[in-house]
Amino acid sequence: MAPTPPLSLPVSPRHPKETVNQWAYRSLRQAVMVGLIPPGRSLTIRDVAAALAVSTMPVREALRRLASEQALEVQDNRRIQVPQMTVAKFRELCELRIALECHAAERALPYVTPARIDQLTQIDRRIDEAQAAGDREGVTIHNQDFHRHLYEANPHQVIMPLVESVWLQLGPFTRLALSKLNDFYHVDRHSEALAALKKHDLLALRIALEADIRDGITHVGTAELLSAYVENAGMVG
Amino acid sequence: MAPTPPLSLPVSPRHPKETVNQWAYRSLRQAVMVGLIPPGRSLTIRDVAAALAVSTMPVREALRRLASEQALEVQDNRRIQVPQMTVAKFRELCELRIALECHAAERALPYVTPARIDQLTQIDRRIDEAQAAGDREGVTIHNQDFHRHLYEANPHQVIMPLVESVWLQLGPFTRLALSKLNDFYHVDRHSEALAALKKHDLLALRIALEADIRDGITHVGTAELLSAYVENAGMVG
DNA sequence: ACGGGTTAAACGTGATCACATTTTACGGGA
DNA sequence: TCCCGTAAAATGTGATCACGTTTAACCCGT
Repeated sequence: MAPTPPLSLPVSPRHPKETVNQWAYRSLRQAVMVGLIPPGRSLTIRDVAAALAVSTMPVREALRRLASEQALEVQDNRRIQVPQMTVAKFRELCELRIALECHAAERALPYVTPARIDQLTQIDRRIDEAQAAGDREGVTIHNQDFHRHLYEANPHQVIMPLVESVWLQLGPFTRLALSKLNDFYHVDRHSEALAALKKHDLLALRIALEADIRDGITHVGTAELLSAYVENAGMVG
Repeated sequence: MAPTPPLSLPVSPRHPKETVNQWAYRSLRQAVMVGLIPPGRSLTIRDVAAALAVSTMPVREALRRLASEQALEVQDNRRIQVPQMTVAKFRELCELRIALECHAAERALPYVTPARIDQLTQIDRRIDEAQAAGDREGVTIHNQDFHRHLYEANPHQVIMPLVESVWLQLGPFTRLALSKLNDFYHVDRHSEALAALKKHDLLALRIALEADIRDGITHVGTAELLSAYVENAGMVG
């Protein structure tokens, strides 16, 4: 077996006023979210620090934070890796996402203003543009923006951090769903959600959201695709 | 106004094989959970490190982790404190807890065995004993054990970390609910839940759980108690 | 050629130090 | 007496180092 490659991370430019810690966290998070780090690949603090050209300290804090958000997994208190995915776990995460986000939408609905609906419509347009351009990462980002912007209509925000954690756990594997999704015609669930928002129709909103999430995700669980990827990833470590 | 007291933390004994980091995290978490650190009280890394008689490094990692779990709040990138509670936020957390835990129970139900029901019954007995002994902290701990042990029947666990985060955010304020609760006769929702488990009756389980959570929590939200505490705590900082 | 034991490299952890930024305290001017 | 500006103390951040443990490599014996 070939020795593990030296771990190259895409270094996004560091924002001004951003601490090294935040930058390392952001970089690693992004890498995990888009599936750049294969599950089972063991990360060492020193390696990541070298890849980012910083000292070990900010890196280990970033790694630990991601671990506490379930994005990474500390194996036996030694190795750190992206958790392995199983079909059952994937299903659990999918159902959790639906329950959590439907609840978030319900709690946000009373605070949704016409102005926010306009903003959501704009974001939805950006999703379509990215989809048309074949920009999968853009689709993911804008799709998350759409959901986030809906739930954050609620000014007493407590749910989003949990939602983000679930997104992070599903992240490495949703990229697959999107690639599959492009092949099919796919009804625009966001339009349905927007219509429900305009009518303040909670039930219709829940239905649209659940369908949207299932569209983006469940195909993977039912298809042989995930299994293949899971097994493949399992061999990488 | 009196100068802020020098922050004394109850130092639980350090487990063998436990890193300083883990110990600091556990100590701080416990302190937050039982409401020992008043909301608004600003914590400094050096102070906590001094109180625990360790260096600053493990402490800042513990603090950051608690912040990422929403147990603490980094104010303007300088001050760290237990977040202030508002009535609206409290309600959001309560509703979130219900939604999350009912979902967790639903996903766990198919895996609940008679053996586990027995264990749950034993834990429930311990709750009653603590209640009879007036041991509020014991009640809290065993109550959490009960819920955790139910949800963890599901072997593909992804929900508990989120539940723990919500518990942690409610923790500093539930102690009030319990003190109030002792004054009233209070139907044993856990018995109802156990009965529902034995019948594999999902709906009854959800109803019992929701009632249990509301019993333990919502009284605070409706009573003037929380408001009083919130305002009081707001003046502490 | 294969396996086990020894040794060296690698790693996580935690302490200490230096530096930049922020907060606090003090004192002078209106 | 009340601001406000300046200086000193305090704080977070990040780098470096030392130590104990774990992992990996290597060599010798069979």
